Amino acid sequence: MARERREIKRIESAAARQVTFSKRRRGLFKKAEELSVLCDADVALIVFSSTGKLSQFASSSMNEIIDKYNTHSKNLGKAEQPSLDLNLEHSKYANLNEQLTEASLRLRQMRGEELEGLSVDELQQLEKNLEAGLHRVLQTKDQQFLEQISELQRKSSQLAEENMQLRNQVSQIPPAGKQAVAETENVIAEDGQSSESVMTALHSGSSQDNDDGSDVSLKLGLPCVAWK
Amino acid sequence: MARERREIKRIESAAARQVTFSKRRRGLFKKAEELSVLCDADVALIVFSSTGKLSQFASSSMNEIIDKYNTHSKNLGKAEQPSLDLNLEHSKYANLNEQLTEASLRLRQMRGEELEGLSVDELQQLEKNLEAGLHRVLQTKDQQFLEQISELQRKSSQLAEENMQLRNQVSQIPPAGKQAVAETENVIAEDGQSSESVMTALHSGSSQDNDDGSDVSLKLGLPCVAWK
DNA sequence: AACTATTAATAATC
DNA sequence: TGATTATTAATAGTT
Repeated sequence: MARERREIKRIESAAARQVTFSKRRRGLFKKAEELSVLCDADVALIVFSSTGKLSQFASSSMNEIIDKYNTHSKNLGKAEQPSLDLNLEHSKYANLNEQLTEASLRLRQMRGEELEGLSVDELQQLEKNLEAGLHRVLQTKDQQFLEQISELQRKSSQLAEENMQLRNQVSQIPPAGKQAVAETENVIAEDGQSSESVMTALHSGSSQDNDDGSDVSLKLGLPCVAWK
Repeated sequence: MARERREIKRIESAAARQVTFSKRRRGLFKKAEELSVLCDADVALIVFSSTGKLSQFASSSMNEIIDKYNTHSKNLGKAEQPSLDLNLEHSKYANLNEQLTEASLRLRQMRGEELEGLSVDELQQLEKNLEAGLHRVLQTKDQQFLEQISELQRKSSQLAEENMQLRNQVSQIPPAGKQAVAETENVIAEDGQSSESVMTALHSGSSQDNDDGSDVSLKLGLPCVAWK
């Protein structure tokens, strides 16, 4: 319908494309309207130019036709985009909302809030997550605790051994007179001092531990909240 | 374009109308496709015949184009419900997405991941949150540790006391063989090296520090830094 | 549907 | 863009 036949493929020249677009768009809309009038058809035509500009024609109401189209598509089991899209969007939205609510709750729980409704398993999981996040701090801290305990155990063993030794010595003492017994009682009365000596004994092995160990014990002391 | 020009008005004859509809519809769809191809336009064409039969063409996806149309319509301030709703849904959706992304990132960071981009302040805040969130867990754990330590201390004190008692008994033993004396002196010598501070600290902590406890965990954590 | 005389659309050009 | 025009494409009426 023109000086030359034009191959139906994208027009590379933006200017030529724009010109052709204007002409053909007008013709298309005219044909659309004619069809709707001549044949009593309901026609909707939506055109977006390559620049994004919208042109539209609807023999009745665009929304009405689109609704009708959606209904038709649904009934035919076709992939009706509007309704399907809306459904998808909705489910996505709902899903996102769920995820966000969940994430927010988890964050609050990681901050120690809203732990009431959690099951034991959930609490364990939460603890696990928190522990993973604070892993390095906990490792260091636990290490200190364990070292402290280990040292105390070592000293205890040492004392127990010494004690055993002394006990053997005592058992070898020839039956003593009353004086001896009295002295023994005195010793008991002086318990306060004896405990200090024990302390000293405990320390003997930890002269080096003082640098880091002393702090540890101090720190250890603080948690005593539970002791109440 | 024909033997005669046809006036553009509804064709009364159903048969003639149907024939014209078929011919013109084909032409219209062809033109629509040509426009979309030649001019890189997005075209959607929906036609309902007078008998209610649906024909459609969409250069891309019908739903996509309709969504686009709705969005456009909204932007123009038209009172189209679909597009307005869609836009609102979209912004809500985008907003939700942002929030979820944010929450997810925070959760990952609380698990110790993706900490690279955080500023010092942010890291400190994160640490603070983690510590607060793990407070109860730490308290419980610390409590157990302290109970172990306390028990060990108790036993140590008991052993030390017993030790002192035995030592006193030994000291009252009439001069025995060299072996016995030597062993005793050895024990004493070790005691001298032990430091009192550890024991004292442990002891004071068990009696006075009970009330605090909360700060303990923090203090304990600090020494870790120095170790590295 | 196919044919074809006509009209309508439009590509190239201004 | 709009107008012009040479051509092609669409299609009304007919078969």
